[in-house]
Amino acid sequence: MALRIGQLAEQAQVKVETVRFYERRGLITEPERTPAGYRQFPVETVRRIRFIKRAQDLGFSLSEITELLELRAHSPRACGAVERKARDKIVLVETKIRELESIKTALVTLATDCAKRAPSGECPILEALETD
Amino acid sequence: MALRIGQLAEQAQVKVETVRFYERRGLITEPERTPAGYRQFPVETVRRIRFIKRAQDLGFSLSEITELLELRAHSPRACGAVERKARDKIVLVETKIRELESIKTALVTLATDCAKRAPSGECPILEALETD
DNA sequence: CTTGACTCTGTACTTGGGTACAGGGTTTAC
DNA sequence: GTAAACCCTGTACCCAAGTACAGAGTCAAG
Repeated sequence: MALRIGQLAEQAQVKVETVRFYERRGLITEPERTPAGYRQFPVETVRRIRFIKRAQDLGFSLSEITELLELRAHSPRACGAVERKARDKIVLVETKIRELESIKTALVTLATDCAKRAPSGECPILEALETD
Repeated sequence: MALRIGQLAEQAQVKVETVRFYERRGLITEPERTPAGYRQFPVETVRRIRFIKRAQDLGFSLSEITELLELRAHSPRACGAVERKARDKIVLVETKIRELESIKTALVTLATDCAKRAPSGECPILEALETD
């Protein structure tokens, strides 16, 4: 039933070093050891690492994921707090999207001006970056 | 006419350490020195640092900015190459925006489910993160 | 009984863009 | 003439999320 670190890593789709790193960071609890010192992970750890990876894909940092895991540990009905964290994250994501949209607009303007230039002219991108 | 590092930093709106950092990175050329070893920057350096800062705001990394500056140094008509870099960057920005949009959709779904839950139920966000 | 695959600890390195000292020297204003 | 404010170099540190490596021990197959 118990998994060695290599088996866990394979099943959870991460590297062995990542598992040890997560253990150091406290994201997974310290496992039992064999007499020789080999880690013996319970199978649930696979789910826990998958949880971490999915939360990362949603833009949560490892510190935020630690909080999420603690919420779950302290109460199975911590839903309100979790929802609040999700909504906070939505606001951040929206802000980031807006910033990127305006970056994109600026880049498109510059590239378009550039394409329209007189064949012998100066580069409007470099000029645009140089002036206020 | 020449500026000391503190004056340059003030006019370019960066910190003194940042100027020295840019010099180490080769983003600005090494300035003359006074007999005592103080840097004497030509006034154009203010424009150069502003260029760097604006390009950063547009999402270019310092290595990319180095390339842009080199293009300008090698030819005042490097416009085609610059436009190509800008268009590459647009593609990257668009990809990032799409990724964030799908993250946002996932988060909104989770938070909405959470708000709709039965008062005594489990947290759908945590459940969703735990299952495939 | 040895070879190869696995595991252990501990430490250092990576990338990016700086920031923060420590321990000096210089210049300027009063 | 002295104190504040500036400048110098060199080094180390910060964040995040790992990755890499050295040098050692363990385990299973043939």
